[in-house]
Amino acid sequence: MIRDIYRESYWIGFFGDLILLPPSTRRSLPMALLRAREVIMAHFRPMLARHDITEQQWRVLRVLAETGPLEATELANRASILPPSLTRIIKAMEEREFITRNKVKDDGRRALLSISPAGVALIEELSPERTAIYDAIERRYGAAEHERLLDMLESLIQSESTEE
Amino acid sequence: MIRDIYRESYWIGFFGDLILLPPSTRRSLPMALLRAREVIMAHFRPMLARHDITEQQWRVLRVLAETGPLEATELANRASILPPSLTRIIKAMEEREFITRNKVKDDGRRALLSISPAGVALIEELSPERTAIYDAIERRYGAAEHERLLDMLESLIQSESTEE
DNA sequence: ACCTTGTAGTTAACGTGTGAATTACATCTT
DNA sequence: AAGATGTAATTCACACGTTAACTACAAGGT
Repeated sequence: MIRDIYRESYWIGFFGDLILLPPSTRRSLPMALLRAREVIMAHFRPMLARHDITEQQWRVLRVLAETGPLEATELANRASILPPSLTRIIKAMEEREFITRNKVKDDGRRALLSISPAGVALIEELSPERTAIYDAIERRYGAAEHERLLDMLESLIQSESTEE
Repeated sequence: MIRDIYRESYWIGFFGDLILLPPSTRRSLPMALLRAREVIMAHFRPMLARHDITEQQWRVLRVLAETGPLEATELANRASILPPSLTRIIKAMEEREFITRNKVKDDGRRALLSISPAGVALIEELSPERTAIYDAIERRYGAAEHERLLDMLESLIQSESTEE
């Protein structure tokens, strides 16, 4: 019953008026997405920390491994990392020799970023543990629910990112 | 068809072997949650920027407005903010007089944090726009889908945060 | 009383998120 | 060819996320 009140975004004001309120923090999409991400990432962080890489560096590596060499802008989009962050991340990962960069000829601004053999090796080393973590999440949450949640998130992203 | 391949987490190796892979970045829960949050927050950021408050300060204000005075630890949990961040946020918001703190007698460590009248005024000022933004999201994504997504996120959070 | 253990909150160090400004280079226009 | 406009990437400034270390205080045990 209380839950339904939150659901409908109604509330009773001090003088008994029925007033319309925005979602409480208990039923707000931004908060729910944030918390959900937190509980999921909590499972991955120990693995990443053991190998001294950040979550964002890990995303960059995986995107490059999956799609092949990319320019910075495209990489930033695919890894959901903003350009200023990517600049710093690339710098750090070049020094650790997980990725390499090659200037694109005919355009002095662009550079192609590639994963190095060491980067591939790191991904392969972490893959089993990564799979195990995902499996454990699916066992707890339910595989069907998991797939459905991914579908709904994709749909949300789609509906909100088509600009008009 | 291609989508089903991602869904099942199978892939065909270089030599034709059927190998098991972790989710690609296209179907990973952490990435989907991150992107979903991004597209949603994009709608709120201009509003917050106009009033020179951060997303996190906004969360703190709303939690205090909804629940009344809280100690820092409880506030941090409810707003999904880590203690070190909360320390900085409280400092900034005390200076701008959006919140006040009062020592708890009988325990020199704790302090009760409360929203000030100016804080309440800010929330009331932003409420109409906030409601309009949520309404627009529901129109694009669908109210029923929205509710269902919230339910599924809550369920995920529940299933992953029960420690065992 | 003293010491140990536990808890609330802060500080420190480093990486990332964010918006604005800047640099370097391409392309378009005339 | 020169200037205007556009684009890729970087830099800057400031706030937050994250972990670890630390301070201050409280509660329990002996």
